[in-house]
Amino acid sequence: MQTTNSTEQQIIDAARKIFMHKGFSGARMQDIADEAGINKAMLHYYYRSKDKLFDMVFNEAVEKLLSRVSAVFTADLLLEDKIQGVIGSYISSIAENPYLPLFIMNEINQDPDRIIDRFVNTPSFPNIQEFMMMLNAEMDKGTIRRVDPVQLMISIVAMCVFPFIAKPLLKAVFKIGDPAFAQFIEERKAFVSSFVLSALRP
Amino acid sequence: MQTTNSTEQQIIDAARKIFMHKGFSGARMQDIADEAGINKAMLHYYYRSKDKLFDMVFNEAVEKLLSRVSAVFTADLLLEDKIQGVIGSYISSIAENPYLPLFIMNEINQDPDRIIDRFVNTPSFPNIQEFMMMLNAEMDKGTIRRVDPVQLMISIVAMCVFPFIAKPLLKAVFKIGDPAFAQFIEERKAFVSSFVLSALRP
DNA sequence: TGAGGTATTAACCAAATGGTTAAACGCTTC
DNA sequence: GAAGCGTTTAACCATTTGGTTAATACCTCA
Repeated sequence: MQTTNSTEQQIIDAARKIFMHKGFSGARMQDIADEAGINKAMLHYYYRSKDKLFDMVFNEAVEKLLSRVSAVFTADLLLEDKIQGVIGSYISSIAENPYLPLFIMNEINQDPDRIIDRFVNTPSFPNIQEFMMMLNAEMDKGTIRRVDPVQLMISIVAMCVFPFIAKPLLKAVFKIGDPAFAQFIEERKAFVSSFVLSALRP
Repeated sequence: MQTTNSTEQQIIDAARKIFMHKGFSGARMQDIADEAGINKAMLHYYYRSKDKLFDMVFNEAVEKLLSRVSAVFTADLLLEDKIQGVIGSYISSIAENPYLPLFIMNEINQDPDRIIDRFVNTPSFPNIQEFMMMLNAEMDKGTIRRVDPVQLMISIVAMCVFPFIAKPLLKAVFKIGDPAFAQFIEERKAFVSSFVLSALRP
């Protein structure tokens, strides 16, 4: 059924946009209806409540974010190439959904317990073990400096994600506009890769 | 007047707590009144509206955050000692106000324009120039590797701040509790310092 | 064509929420 | 002790907001 799918999809798209920008409590059902160009009652016709609609958007977002974090941690090539490639594609993929990280962080903080169940069952849960074992192997071989793998992983994600979370702040502090920021992000791929690899030199 | 000051202060403290945890739209005036242990009408007696009360809390928070970011960027010692000392104290000071960064990021994203005016007039606006010149001087001397100073600064802040923004996520992903997280933060001071300095080796 | 189901809407409702008001309380001062 | 003042409260108000309902438009299929 075309019409049904279309309307359902329009609602999800609108809900994603509004929830991402305003958060759960800041989002109004009327805003979502307007954004989707439909009547407010339709939201309740397809998705029973604001909570249900939010869950739909939120789960999708978590899934997306986790699969991206997974990509960073999953490694089966040479460390150097892997880090380089993975950081680049990670930054690129967030650039396509710049509001995703802040949205997730924020909503998780609102209600930390809600997320935990979700995580255990998520298929794309990051494979941390594999990446840590790879790091340990390289450290044993002496090809990279010995560091705490967890601290390292979090640092990599931090350097990739933070610019998007802090975008308006950074634009103000460094007095740059949107084009310059986009260029900054593009350059950041190479910077983070080389920064991390430099830090790992024995 | 003791009572006045006390009540006023109670309100501010309560408002800070509620706004920080729930954000502007998620916070209820009744919540703040309850937290302060007073009648809701008192909030309007001392501060005219929710917006006014929020501004009070928000400005204070911005001031606090900026002065801390400033501390990172202000440098007048040897680079190595400076970086080490500053990262440590920066992480410590955020640890005392772990909700501050996410709160600021989030509210700025809600209404980016509001912050810009605020920034220009803030006395504790970070002295970026000084730090950048210092970095450039060291690069010219060849004591550190040549990197983009802006990318570097943002990376340092990212590594310090991100763990607090992502705390519930990290706790879930790495399956750690509050004590382990506190230890992680404590260890992070040394890690980030040594990571940055290692990355800057020529 | 029209019966039957689905999609859509306008109007409505109850609860929550920011904000107001008028009365009461308590303290100081004469 | 009561006049005068700032403080505090309970009750109230108007608007917003999530959610419902009953009627209507639309679409398919016999």
